[in-house]
Amino acid sequence: MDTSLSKQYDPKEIENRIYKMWTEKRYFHAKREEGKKTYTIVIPPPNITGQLHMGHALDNTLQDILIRFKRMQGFDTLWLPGTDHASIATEAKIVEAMRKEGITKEDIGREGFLERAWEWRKTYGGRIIEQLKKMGSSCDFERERFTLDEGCSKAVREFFNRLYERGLIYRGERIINWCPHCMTSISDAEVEYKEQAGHFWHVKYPFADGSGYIEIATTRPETMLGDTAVAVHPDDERYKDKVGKELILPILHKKIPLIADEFVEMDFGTGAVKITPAHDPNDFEAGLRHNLEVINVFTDDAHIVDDYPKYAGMDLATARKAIVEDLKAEGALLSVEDYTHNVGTCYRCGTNIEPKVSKQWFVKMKPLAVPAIEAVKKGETKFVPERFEKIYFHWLENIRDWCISRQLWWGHRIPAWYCKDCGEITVSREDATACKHCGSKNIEQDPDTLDTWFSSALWPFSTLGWPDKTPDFEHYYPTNTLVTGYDIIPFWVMRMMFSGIDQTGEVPFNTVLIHGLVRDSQGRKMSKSLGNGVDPLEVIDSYGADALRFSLATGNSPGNDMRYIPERVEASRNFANKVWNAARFILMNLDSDKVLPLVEENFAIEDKWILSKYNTLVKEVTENLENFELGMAVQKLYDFIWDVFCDWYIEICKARLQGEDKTAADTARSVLTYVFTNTLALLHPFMPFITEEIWQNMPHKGEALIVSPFPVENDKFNFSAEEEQFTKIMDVIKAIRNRRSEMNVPPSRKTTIEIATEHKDVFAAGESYIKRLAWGSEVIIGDNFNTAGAVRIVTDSATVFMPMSELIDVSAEKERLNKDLQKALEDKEFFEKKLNNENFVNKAPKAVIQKQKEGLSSALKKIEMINENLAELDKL
RNA sequence: GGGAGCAUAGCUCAGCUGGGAGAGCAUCUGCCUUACAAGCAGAGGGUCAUAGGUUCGAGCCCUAUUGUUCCCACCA
Repeated sequence: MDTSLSKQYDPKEIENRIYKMWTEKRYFHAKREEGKKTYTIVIPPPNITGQLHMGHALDNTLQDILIRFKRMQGFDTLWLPGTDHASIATEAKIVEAMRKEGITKEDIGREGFLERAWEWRKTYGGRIIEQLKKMGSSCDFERERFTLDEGCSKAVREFFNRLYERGLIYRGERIINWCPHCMTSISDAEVEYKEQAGHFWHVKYPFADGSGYIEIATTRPETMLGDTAVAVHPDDERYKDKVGKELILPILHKKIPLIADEFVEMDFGTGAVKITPAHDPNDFEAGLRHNLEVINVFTDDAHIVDDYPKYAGMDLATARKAIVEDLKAEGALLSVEDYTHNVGTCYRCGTNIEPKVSKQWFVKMKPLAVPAIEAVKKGETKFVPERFEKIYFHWLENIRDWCISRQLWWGHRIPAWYCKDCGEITVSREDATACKHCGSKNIEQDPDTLDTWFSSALWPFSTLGWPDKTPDFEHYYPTNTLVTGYDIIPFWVMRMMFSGIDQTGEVPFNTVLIHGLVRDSQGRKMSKSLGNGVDPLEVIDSYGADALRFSLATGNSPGNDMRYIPERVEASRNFANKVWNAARFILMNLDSDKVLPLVEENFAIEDKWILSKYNTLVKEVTENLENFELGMAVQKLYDFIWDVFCDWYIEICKARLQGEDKTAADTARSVLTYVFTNTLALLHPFMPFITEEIWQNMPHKGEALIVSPFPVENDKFNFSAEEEQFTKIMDVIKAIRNRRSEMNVPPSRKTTIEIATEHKDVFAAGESYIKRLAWGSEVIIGDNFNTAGAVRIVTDSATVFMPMSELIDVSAEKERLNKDLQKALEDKEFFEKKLNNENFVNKAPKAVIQKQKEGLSSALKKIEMINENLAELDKL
C-alpha cells in the first residue's frame, strides 16, 4: 500500500489540489435531477465593500456543512452563491477612496462614478468569491449572482411595478431619517440608537397676552427656529385653561399656539413640549393632527438655512451655541441640566441622524406584513432557535412604511419618470421614452436609487430566474434553509419573507438557522476601529481550512455568540493531524487497495464493540445534523475518533495485525477500514479537505467522498451484549493502568497479570491486548493464584493480581482496598436509597430503575470481592 | 419603559425531551510503548450566580433576587 503520507498533515497543497478536483468534476453543480428531493440554500450575499471576516467564515461554514450533508444523503442540492452591491456602504467606500485622490462624485458625474463602482465590484466581488473557495465552500459557482446584475435588476423592476400598480408603493412628503454625511435618506432599520451625553435646556415661552409664561425643556435648542407650536396633555390641570392661547417664540418673537395632544407625557419634564414638525417624527405627526406649518431649518448637509440670516450657514453645533447664547441674552434661558439620552445614528457612518421632511418613495407595509406574520405563526417558516421569532414578530407588528429611495448613485435606479409637461409620474418595467399620461417626450427619470435591501429582499427567487418561470425557479424554489446572523433579521429575513410570500405565494425558505456573532478572545465585537479583527485567510494559511471550520462548528450552539480563541483552532488542527495519522496507521497495515468484505463470523468481541459504537455514532450525528445541532454532532465525532477509535480500537488491533493469524489480521483490517472510511464520511461535511484526501488514498468504491452516500444506521451492528462484555475488559485495563500510575511504575517494567474472574471467556478473548495495553509480560486467567506479594485490583467483574513483591507493602495494599471498599459502599447506599424509595420505583421509567439495579448489583459484587481480598491479606 | 440572552472546572465553552456533572486549553505525575510529542498513560480541580418552589428525582421546569450582554421604544 501507498504509505507515502507525510508524518504531519500539511493542508496547503492538499486543499488546493482537492478543491480543484471537486471543481473540475463539477460536484458543486446542481443538475436539476428529476425525481430527487431538492435541498437549496441561497447564500446571504456578502457586501462587496471589502473582504470576508470571521462572521462570514462562520456563516459559510454552517451552510457548507448542511449542503454537503444533504448532498451525501442524495438530495439534489443547490447552494447558490453571490454578492451584494450594498449601495450605501459601497458608495461611501468609493467616495472615500476618491477623496484621497482629491476627486468628488460631482467632478466625474454619474456615469464616471458608476464606471468606478463597477470596477470596484470586479475587484472586490472577485476577491470574495476566491475567499469562499478557500473556505472549501461547495457553492454552485456556475450560478453565481450579483444583486445588481441583469436578472436581479429585472426582478427589482418587476417588483417595483407590481407594488406600484397595487398602490403599495407611493411617493410622498414625509418625515424620514436623513444622514447628513451620506447625504441620503435611510430606513428606520438603518438607524442605530446610541446613548449620548447632552443637556436639557429649560426655556421660557411667554404668553402673547403677557399672562406669564410656559417653561419647556429641550435637548435641541437649535430646532426652535422651526417651532410652530407648544403642546401639553389635554388632561393636564396645570395648563387646561391655557390651551388655545398664543405664545411668543423666543429669538424669532413670533406667535405660536399652545395646543393639547395626548402624546405629551404629563410627568416628563415640565409637561410642555415644543413642536418642530420638520425635525422630529412625533412633532411631525402632531403637526399633521393639528394642521401645523412645517418649517425646515437645516440644509441637507446639516447647516442652518438662509432664512435665518443670523445663523445661516452655521453647522448645528455652532448654531446651538449661538442660540443658547441669544436665549441667555434675552433672559429666556431658565436653566441647563446634564442629560443623557438616545440619539439616532447612521448604521453605516455613525453620523447623527436628522429627522427631516422630504419627498421620498415608500412601500406601504401593513398589507405585506400581515401574511408574513401569519406564515411564521402557522409554522411554514421556522426559526432555529425559536426565540428569534419574537424579534421577527416584533418588527412586523410595529412596522411603519418603508422608505426605499436613496439619494445615491450606486444601485437600482428608481423606475419612475417625471413629465415636465403634465407633471405626472410614469412607472415602467422598461426604460420609459414618453409620458404615459400625456405622451410628452419631455420626461426625466428619478435620479434616486433604491434601498439596497429592496433587491436583497428578492434574493431567494430573483437568483433563480424570477419573475420568469425558469426551470431553476420551478425546481429549487422555495429554498430550504436560510443561514444568517440574528443582527439582520429586521433588515433582511423579514423583507425576504414578505416579498417572497407576496410575489411567489410561498415562503422563501422553511427554516431560518440563526447564528451569533464571532467576537474576539475578550468577548468584544470584532471591528476595524479596535483593530481586533481576525482574518480567516490568515488562519487558514497557518492551520488549514478544515481546522478553522472545525473550530467554528465546535462548541457553538444556534443563536449564541462565540469567541474566536486561537488555541481552539490549534486544537482543531491537532485533531486533523490525529485523523491523518490514524489513516497512515491503517494504510501501512493494509496489503491491498481492495475493499475488504466484513465477515461477521470472524468478528472478535472488540470488532463488535467498535461497530456497535460506530452505529450509535451514525444515528446520533445524523439526528444532530437534521436538527441543526451542528456543535453536538462535531463533538461526538471528535470523541469517537480520538477516544474510541484511536485510543482504544487501533491500539487493540495492533496485536492481531502483527500476529500470525492471517484471518484475524484480515478481519482487523476490514473492520478498521470500514469504520474509519465511514467515519470519514460522517466527518466530511465539517472537514471536507482532509477527509476527501484520505478517502482517496484508502480502499474505496466510488469517485469521491463528496458524492459518496452519507452512512446510515445498520441493525446488523447492534451488538449490545458484546459492548457490555468489552466494557469489563476496558475497566480492568483502566484499573491496572491507574494502579501502576499511582505506584509510579514505568511502562518499561512489565508484570504478570493474573485475572481471577467468573467471565473467563470474555477475558480470554482480550488476553493479547490486555497484555499490550496494561503493560503485562503475560496474562493468566484462572482461579487460584499465589496471591502473596501481589498487588490486588478489584473491578466489579474481576480481581487482578500483579506479583510485584519488591514493591508490595501489605498495609498499603489494605489501605488502597479499604479506600475502594469505601467508595463501593457509598455506591451501594446511593442505589439502595433510590430503590427503597417506593415513589421512585412506582414513578420512574423502567429503564432508569433498571440502571439503578445494575449499579447496585455491580457495587455489591465489588464489595464482596474486596472483602474476600481483605480477608486474604489478613491471613498473610 | 418593553423584550431577550447569558451566569457550569483557573480560562473558553458544551450539556439535545429532568434520571450519579463534560470537552478543549491550562496545571501536576509518568512515558520517545515503530500512526501521531500537534502524541500516549494517569491525576487534581465544580454548593452548576443566590433564595424559594414543583417533582420520587432539578444544571435543566416555575417564581423572585443579583450581576452581565444585547435588541427594541416618539419621555421632548
